[in-house]
Amino acid sequence: MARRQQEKSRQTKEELLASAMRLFGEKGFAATTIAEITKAAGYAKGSFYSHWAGKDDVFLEILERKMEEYRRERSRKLSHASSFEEIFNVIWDFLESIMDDMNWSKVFLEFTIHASRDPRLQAELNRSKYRLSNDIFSNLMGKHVRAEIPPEKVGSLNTALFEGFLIQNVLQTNVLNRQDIRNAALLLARAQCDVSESGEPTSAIKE
Amino acid sequence: MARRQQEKSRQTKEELLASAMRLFGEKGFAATTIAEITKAAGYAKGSFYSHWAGKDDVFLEILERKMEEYRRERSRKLSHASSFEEIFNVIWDFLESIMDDMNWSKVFLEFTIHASRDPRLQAELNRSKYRLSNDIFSNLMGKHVRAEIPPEKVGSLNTALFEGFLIQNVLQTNVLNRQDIRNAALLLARAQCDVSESGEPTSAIKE
DNA sequence: TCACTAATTGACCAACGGTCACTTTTCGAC
DNA sequence: GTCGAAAAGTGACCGTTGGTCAATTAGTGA
Repeated sequence: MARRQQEKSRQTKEELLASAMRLFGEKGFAATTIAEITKAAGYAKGSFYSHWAGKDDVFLEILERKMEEYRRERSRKLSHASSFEEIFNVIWDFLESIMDDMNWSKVFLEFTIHASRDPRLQAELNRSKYRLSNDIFSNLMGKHVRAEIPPEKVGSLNTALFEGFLIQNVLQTNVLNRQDIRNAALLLARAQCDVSESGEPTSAIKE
Repeated sequence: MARRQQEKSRQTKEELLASAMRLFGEKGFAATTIAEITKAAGYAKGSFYSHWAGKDDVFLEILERKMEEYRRERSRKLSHASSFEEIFNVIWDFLESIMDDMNWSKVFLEFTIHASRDPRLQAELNRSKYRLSNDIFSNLMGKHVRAEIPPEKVGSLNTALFEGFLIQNVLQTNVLNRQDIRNAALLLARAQCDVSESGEPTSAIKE
């Protein structure tokens, strides 16, 4: 049975994926051509299409992997957090680690907008795993959220603040810094959660 | 003196601009081709380039006009506002009118991301007029903002929240609604301004 | 009328995403 | 080893894009 053949195919796919990941990060999604991806990996253009239907699909696969990687990292840190403040800080440490990946946060935004004209991509982005902080807020902070507020709203508000800040980063506005945005997020989260301003340990938060 | 000729040229430019504006709104920036723009206006492709250097430039001109139009509308409403709550509400009524222009808020985001790879466009967007709520917050709400906080930060935070919400709108997430985002913005603005929670008339705000 | 200038045209170019008939490599049966 | 089938890999080719530019048309002032 054609074991070696499958293995070779998998290997090729990995090489193309690595090449695509590097180029997307360096030049962005639109500016990276398929011919570049295959050439950099040492293959012909046609090879690409035996693994993916187009640029969109290879990007979705890369996205999946990146998110998986991010999530793993986040879970590791979250295992030691339980109080409102601890959880909040882990989440924002995590969001800041995404910001550190400056090139990629740019590419994520680029693809998000690109996807907005295509229902398939839109659904893929929404369902799939991109919008990370939504679910995490619901799951982990649900117990803290005030009864009359749907927990997913807390997460979405957080995401909005985060992505709005990403846009300003991308445009190099340089008015807000990370602490500003984190303070704002904390303020909003507190307003939506049952946490006394001084009742719980707030030492981890610098204001 | 070649009056009629200049007039004709201006007319052509207007027609192309109108055509471009319509098509950008309908299909987005990337999906609209220059040939389409000129054909819809009844000209040949080459005509386009005697008025603009490329797609980016016609878009910048359209942006300028749209912003001017938005600003005029806003100024009209602002002339009757003075208190913290009134100003805040006028600003967010205005931001919501931008949201209503659903197609265009999509296109604005698209171009913003597109510009992020091009220093010239980036500078144009930042300096020019896109980021409207920044300056308006500084100018109009400056007197309310607490002394230790740079006024432009209040505006930037507002913009971040607004654009983050735009992204969720564009992706049709449907978790947050306008009231949610407005409440959040109000909460943040209050925290950064010298307004007593109940000292000033707050009747205009529904919470 | 006529020379001059400005407005307008569309064939042309390189580069793109995507297709597909073709060649090369791998494989199991003999 | 041999060989035919199947899989992996190739690159010329297609339609379309943004952008160029020599050629054409129309408006102008004397």
